[in-house]
Amino acid sequence: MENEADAPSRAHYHHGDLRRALLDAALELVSSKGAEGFSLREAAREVGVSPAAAYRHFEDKKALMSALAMEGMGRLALAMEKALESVPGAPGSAARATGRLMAVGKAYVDFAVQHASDFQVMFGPWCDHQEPCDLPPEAKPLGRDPFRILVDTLDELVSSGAVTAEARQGMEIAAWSSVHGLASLLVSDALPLDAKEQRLALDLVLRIQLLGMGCAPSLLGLDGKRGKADASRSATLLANLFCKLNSR
Amino acid sequence: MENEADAPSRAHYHHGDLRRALLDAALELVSSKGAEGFSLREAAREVGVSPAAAYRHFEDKKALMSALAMEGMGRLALAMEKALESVPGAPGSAARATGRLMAVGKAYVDFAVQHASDFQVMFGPWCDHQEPCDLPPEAKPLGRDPFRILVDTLDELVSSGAVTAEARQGMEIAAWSSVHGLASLLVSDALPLDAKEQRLALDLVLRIQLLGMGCAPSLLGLDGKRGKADASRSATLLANLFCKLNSR
DNA sequence: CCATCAATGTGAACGGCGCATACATTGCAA
DNA sequence: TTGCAATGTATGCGCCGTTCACATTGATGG
Repeated sequence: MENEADAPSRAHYHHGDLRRALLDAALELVSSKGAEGFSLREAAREVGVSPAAAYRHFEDKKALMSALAMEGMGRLALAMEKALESVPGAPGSAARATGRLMAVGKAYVDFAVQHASDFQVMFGPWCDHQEPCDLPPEAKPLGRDPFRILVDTLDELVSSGAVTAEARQGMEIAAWSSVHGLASLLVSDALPLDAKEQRLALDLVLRIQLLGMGCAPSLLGLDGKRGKADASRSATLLANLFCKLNSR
Repeated sequence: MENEADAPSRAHYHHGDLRRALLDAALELVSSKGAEGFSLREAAREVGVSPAAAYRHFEDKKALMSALAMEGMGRLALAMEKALESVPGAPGSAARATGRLMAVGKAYVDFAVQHASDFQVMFGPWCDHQEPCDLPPEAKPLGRDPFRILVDTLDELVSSGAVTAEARQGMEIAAWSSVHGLASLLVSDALPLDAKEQRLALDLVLRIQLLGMGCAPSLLGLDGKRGKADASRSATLLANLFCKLNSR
């Protein structure tokens, strides 16, 4: 169904790259039917191979899920790198550095929401976070995993002068927690926000983070009229939340 | 194995409260073997009843998990209420209000770490977060779910004067995200911290949060010598993290 | 050029699972 | 007492993960 002439073998036995095909099928199945409902047999069926064949390439189901999770981490890293690239501003400027932190945060949350099942696999009881993640080819040359990207982006805040080196200490944990928490709550539907509300919530979370790091409010557009506008948008967000909370 | 004389029936048929017994067995099994490995049949076996009997009390496995999740939410609410009670300070004072926010945050993270599997069930693909949660008897009179407790605790910050009403807007989302994010990362072992590091990380996250809300640094013990001590502790935390990051 | 062999896929089987259906037992209420 | 709704049992279906013996293949070396 995939390769008929280019693979070394032409018909049945000796699939070109069964491992890859299984991972692709698994990705699609997990995306469409959720992580819980995924079955190794169904992935094998999809690829057109017997269930036992999968065991020539993965020790067990958990190993397949783990490989899937590592590739997910790689795709997340790529999404973050791409988001970083497209941030405007003078290199080395404080405005650009804060913009880049906002961008990686947005990329993280967007990835979680758009690939919710992948995200659950990546942070579920499968993935072993001690192993290196599996970067896609486009992200290979840079060789940064998501956490490394966050660390580097925080360092830029210091070198650009947006925050002091002292205030930066430990911020990988605080920033990661905030953004990961928002992403998790959205994915688990504990915080049922629509796309617009998600954007506002992320803005809020990241601004709190930067303010807490001692970043100048003027860098975040929080003085004058912009500040007032933000406050009223937050109020709208809150009103919606309370409505949902009380209606249950 | 549980009731032999006090239940209305004495021997086999008509278990006293099978629903309760199944939920208790499920809680224990999920705690000991993880949420993924849990099976309805095993819970029935544990209680000493046929597998099909469970379907007289739960529509399907998902319904049982959902009930378990709701009870977990109730236990979390109780833990937060208890943590709130034991915070000292003059009622209405800003110091007490900030202490109470720190306390609920600590209770949240501690619950997640100590009942990791429950926590996964509560925020996994089971629990329907639109339904009211199932409070244990001790928490019934107050009738507050975890989110409500957070909202009320944030309101205390305003009424005590620790933060302005304007700065408070939307903070339920930001505060919940931070704390939930830290809890999730710890539970999924993406952030492998020991107990002491967890405490420091939580302090950091909550302080950032309060600072971002415009809370006076003096309220958080961040001026003078205390500030320096915190900075050096954070540095230790960071050094450990980088060690772990680089060793892989 | 062909024998050999490691790699890779197949088929059948095992026990466990979620769930449905038909049936048995019980307590209660008319 | 009798009938009935509630509650538990027995059995069976199809799917699952996993294993093991066996089949097929492409590459290697005599």
